[in-house]
Amino acid sequence: MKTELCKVDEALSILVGKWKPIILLHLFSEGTLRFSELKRLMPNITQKMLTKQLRELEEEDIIDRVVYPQVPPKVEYSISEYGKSLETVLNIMHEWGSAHTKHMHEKKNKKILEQSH
Amino acid sequence: MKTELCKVDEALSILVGKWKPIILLHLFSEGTLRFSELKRLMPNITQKMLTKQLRELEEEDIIDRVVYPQVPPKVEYSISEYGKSLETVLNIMHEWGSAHTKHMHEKKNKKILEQSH
DNA sequence: CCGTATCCCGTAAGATACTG
DNA sequence: CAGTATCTTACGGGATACGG
Repeated sequence: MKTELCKVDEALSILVGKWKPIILLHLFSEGTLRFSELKRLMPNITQKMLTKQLRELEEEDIIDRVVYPQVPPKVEYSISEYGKSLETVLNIMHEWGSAHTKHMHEKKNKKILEQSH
Repeated sequence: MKTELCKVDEALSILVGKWKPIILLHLFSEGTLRFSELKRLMPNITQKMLTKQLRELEEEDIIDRVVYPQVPPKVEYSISEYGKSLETVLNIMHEWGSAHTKHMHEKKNKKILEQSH
């Protein structure tokens, strides 16, 4: 990995966005979900944001979007074949994130312990 | 990886910041660098931003900061022992990022080719 | 049901100047 | 040399209302 050609930012740019990791996680675990189902799984997201994040993931070929031409509308989202290559990355990040949470928690406790003397 | 306990965001929060990946990359490849050396390696970063990003990485225990009490001042930065656990994550992200750049590039070419017919 | 269109706000990040 | 301090700008994200 040479500093002149750092592609970490490229991966980051796909993943950043307040709701993207959780959206991907839901799609990885559920397979296929309708817009309304995703919305229900994330009560705090607004329709605008959900639409935006999904469009951006679609733009990067990570997810597939299938529109059923009917009334009322039905739109299904799923991880694309190519998008599945992201699973390893997400897993590694999740594992490191978990370990880091633990690390910082222990550090905090140690500090409190020291102060009690 | 359960959706209720997504820690991907935790890892992301450490890495986001316009200059953090490149700073880490330099420190991983060079070992130890002074503030001014880092600045020289990243001509476009302002002193304020460099300081801020370094402080945030230090706060998360990723890097060590050593101040030599002398005039003129000398401050050295390096990846902490704990911070080395990030290398795997960065490598995976870098590899996926490279592959993704290639993927999107090929997709673009394919599109242009189709339009020429 | 699955979106857009507006308006608004907080914060990341840049420019610039100053200091022990 | 290695930082602060101050001011300004850009943009992600939220609230709300409307539309096919």
